[in-house]
This record gives sequence, structure tokens and C-alpha cells, in this order.
Amino acid sequence: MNNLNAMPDTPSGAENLAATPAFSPLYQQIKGLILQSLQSGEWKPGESIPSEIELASRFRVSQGTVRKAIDELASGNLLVRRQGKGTYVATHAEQHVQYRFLKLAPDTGGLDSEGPAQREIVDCKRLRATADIARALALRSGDPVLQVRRVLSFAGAPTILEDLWLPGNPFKGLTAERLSVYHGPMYALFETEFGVRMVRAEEKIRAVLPDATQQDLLRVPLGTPLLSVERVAYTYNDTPMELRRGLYRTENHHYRNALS
Amino acid sequence: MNNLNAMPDTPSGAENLAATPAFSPLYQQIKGLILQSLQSGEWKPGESIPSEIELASRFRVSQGTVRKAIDELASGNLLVRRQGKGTYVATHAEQHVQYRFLKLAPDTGGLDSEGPAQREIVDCKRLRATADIARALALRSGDPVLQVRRVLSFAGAPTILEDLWLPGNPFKGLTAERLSVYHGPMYALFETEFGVRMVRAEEKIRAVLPDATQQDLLRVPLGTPLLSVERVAYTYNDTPMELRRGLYRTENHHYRNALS
DNA sequence: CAGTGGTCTAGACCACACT
DNA sequence: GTGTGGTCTAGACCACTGC
Repeated sequence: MNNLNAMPDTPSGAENLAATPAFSPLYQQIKGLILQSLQSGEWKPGESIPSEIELASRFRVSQGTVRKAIDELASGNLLVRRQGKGTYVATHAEQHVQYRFLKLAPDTGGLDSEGPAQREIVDCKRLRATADIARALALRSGDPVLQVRRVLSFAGAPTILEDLWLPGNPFKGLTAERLSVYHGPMYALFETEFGVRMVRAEEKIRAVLPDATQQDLLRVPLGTPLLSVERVAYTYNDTPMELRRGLYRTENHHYRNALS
Repeated sequence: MNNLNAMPDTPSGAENLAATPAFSPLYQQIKGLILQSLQSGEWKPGESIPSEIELASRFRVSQGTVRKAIDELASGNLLVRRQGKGTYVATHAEQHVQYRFLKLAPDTGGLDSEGPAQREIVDCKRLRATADIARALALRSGDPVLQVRRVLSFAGAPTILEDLWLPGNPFKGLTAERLSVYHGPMYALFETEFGVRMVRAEEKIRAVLPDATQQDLLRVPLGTPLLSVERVAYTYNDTPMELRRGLYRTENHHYRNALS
């Protein structure tokens, strides 16, 4: 049918070294097309996408092929299937697992035995990217970025101190006020207000000792070891959109991880 | 065809509370049958399982149904598909990612810029399970367990101190000598010598300060914060078969994790 | 070349949610 | 009942591996 695998003219540029087989199955191409519609905002977070049959006829392929494409997107947490209802664009809001990317859990009691976290914005200002911030966000040194510092508390005890950096352009208009007023996951606000959906992230974890300021903000005694969690979060197309450096108290909590 | 969904007589025991719909699709049942063959050792780690067509005729279902069952097992890292060759039972040996469950990576350089880890068995003895060890391994307090302590070094620098506990029965005959001589991942040895394949694991991570002994074994200055990684590893049927408590130095390494 | 997994199709039917 | 995703089948063909 509409196989796009026709080998394009092999460009004779010097960079073209690898003999790429350049075969991709139909369902991968469909996956790409669906992804484009997600990026372009044709279907927004929380909304339903067209039915499989509808997409099949739009793309001129069988329902099974669309199914396989959607299957992969769903297993990557980009889409959510709901039997009998439809397929929906995943969102950080209204997702009963409220903090999907936060892996800190209390040692005892259920996952939300502590109720919702209290948030306090400590600081929020615009500045110019240093070299390491720029590198993480795929910007240039000196580009405008937004820096936010906040403290999360559980059951009244300050537990997480986070610094985060956002590229200035996509987040024009984000203020401390807006962050303070908003109730719900920060990533949900990013979706609704700025059209930025975080899709995946990578974390690097270390054990560190806090400096004086950090120690003070977390109200922790001198020499208390803390978990340092550095996260880079990505939107569609693997564009980095946030750098976050967190310090977690782990006397009564732990970072949980499943291996398989 | 051979749908096993025939509702069995609902047992009228008092425990039978939930009105379980008790419907499971054919491919899930096939998945269960394949799992049984894996557990029973009919197909051993590293070996190939019968072809899809063969399994389809054995189970009297279509190839597509077998495919879906295998797909799920493969995405759970129990099986490995190799196009043109066959489907193989996953193994911790000869798996080019040598340490599949070790998430510690050097800060700079490639993943194996340091070459293989040096292993040193510090201690290995049989003893009786304490209450917490027993709970983690689904044993009773006082049951025999094997305790191993070892140090892993990268590029000559001691980096990981691990204590691990194994249920005494399945690991009868495991000695310090055997562990010292063996080159390769410990889980590979478990497979070949004891028929125990680790399938998945859960980790709880904290920041801690080492005690005097630990500090000494890792040759680390006083007050150095370390990553505490507690792991429970499971075989088929979610039976816990290992409790491991690791201390990681993170001055030049980090625990990496991908979120999605 | 034969055998394996991988893709694609078309059609039938089931389970679930809503109206 | 209608429409959605979910399961199952049967058959054709493609891509990869190794003889």
C-alpha cells in the first residue's frame, strides 16, 4: 500500500557513513504520524484520540497495524487505552498516580498515608544559563532560563528541597505567584498553561552532605546524609525541557525502584 | 477451542470475598503454560524454546496467540527473541549487558570504561535468619540462611560493599571458594549451579553514613555519605530468593534510573 | 535453500462503557 | 443497542540466519 520505504537518493555527503538498512515497518511509520499529531497539539493531554477504525481509514492501513502502533505508544506511557471508551492522551493531571516521576515513598504505611505534599516556593527568578545548565537543556550559555527553588513537606516535615531550571522561552510568563497558587503536580501546570508535556526523564542519584543553606531549608542536623537526585526531563522528540536537582531526606522515606 | 475459562464451582469458603470476574484471555493462559515450562526447567537459561509454530500446535492455538504470549514474556525480560534464529530463555550469563541489575555507572567515560569489576569475597557463612531477614525472604526466623559479604572495586578503587543473604536450602553447597573462583555475574552462577534464575528485583535507596567496619572496608574517610541500596530479588512465581544490602560510593559514580 | 521470527491483512467475535 | 478497545484466527508475504 503506502509503504514509505522507497529508498531515497542516497545523499553523497561525507557524513553518510553507516550503511543504514533504512527499513521501518508500516506500524512504525504510523507511530511516527500519531506522534506528530501529539506534538502539534491536534490531540491534547487528557483528550481522546480518534478510534482505531477511524485512524486505520485515515492512514489507509488495517486496524491491526494501527493497533500495534498504539500499543507501543501506550507502553511508553504516551497514550492510555480504556476498554469500551477509547484511547486517551496521557496526562500528569487526573492521573490517579499523582506524582508519576516522584519515586520517594514513606517507609511505613501506604503510598499516600501522608496525604498530599505541602509545597512552598522559596524562590523563582529569571537568569542566564551557566555552562552546565545550558548543556543539560540543550541551550547556549547565557540563554535566559527560569530558576525555581521549592520545598516539599510531608505530614509537616520538610523532606524535599528542589532547584529546577526551565528554558526561558517556552515558559515565558511563569511566576512564583502562579506556582504557589496552583494545586496539583507541577507537570500538570506545564501541560495546561504552556503546552509542554514531560514524557520521560533520566535521573542520576548520589549520596551527599548538604551545605549550610540546604541544611537550613530542610531543617536537618549537621552532617545528615541526603539523597541527591538530578533529573533531566524530556518532551516529545527527546527535547530536554527541565533540569531538576533534588535533595531528599531519607530517614523515614526511601527511593524505590523496580528492576526487571 | 480449549478455553479454560469454564467457571469452576465457586468455592463457598469464607475467604472467597471478591467477585472475581475470573476471565483471562487465551494468550494469558498460554503465557502461564510457557512459564511453567520455564520454572520446571524444561527449557534452561540460554537455550532456545520451540518455534512459535511448534508451540501453537502443541497448545492447539493459532500462531498469533502464541506470539502475543511470547511478546509479553519477552518484554518482561524472561525470553529473548532473535529474528531468523528463534526465541531463547533469558540468562544473566553471556548477556552483553553483564550486570543487568547493577545501575551504578561511572560519571565520565563509557559504561565499561573501567573494565570488569574486581571481586573480593570478604566473608561467607551459614547462620540462622533474624526476623527481618526471614520476612524479606519469606522464611521463618531461625531458618538456615547463607550470608555473603563482598567488595567490588573499579579500576582498583573499592566502590561497593555488599552483604547478601540467600535461603539455605536452594543454595546448599555454595562456598566462599566457589564464589571466589567464579568469574562472571553472581546471578549467572546461581543459574548454572543452583537452577535459580533471578527474574526481577525491587530496590530501596537511601543516603547513609558508614559505620567503622564499613568505612574501613571501602577505605573511605570518616563522614563520607554513601548510597544504601537494599534489594530483594525474585525468581519465577515471585518467590524472593535473595536479600542484598549494598553500600555504594558515589564520589565518581552515580545510580542511574530512567523514568517513563 | 529451509526455518525462524516479523509484518500486514481481513474478518469474526468478546468484553466493556455509555445511553 | 451502539461504539469502543480486546481477543483470536488463518493466511500471505517479508526479513534475517545459517546450512
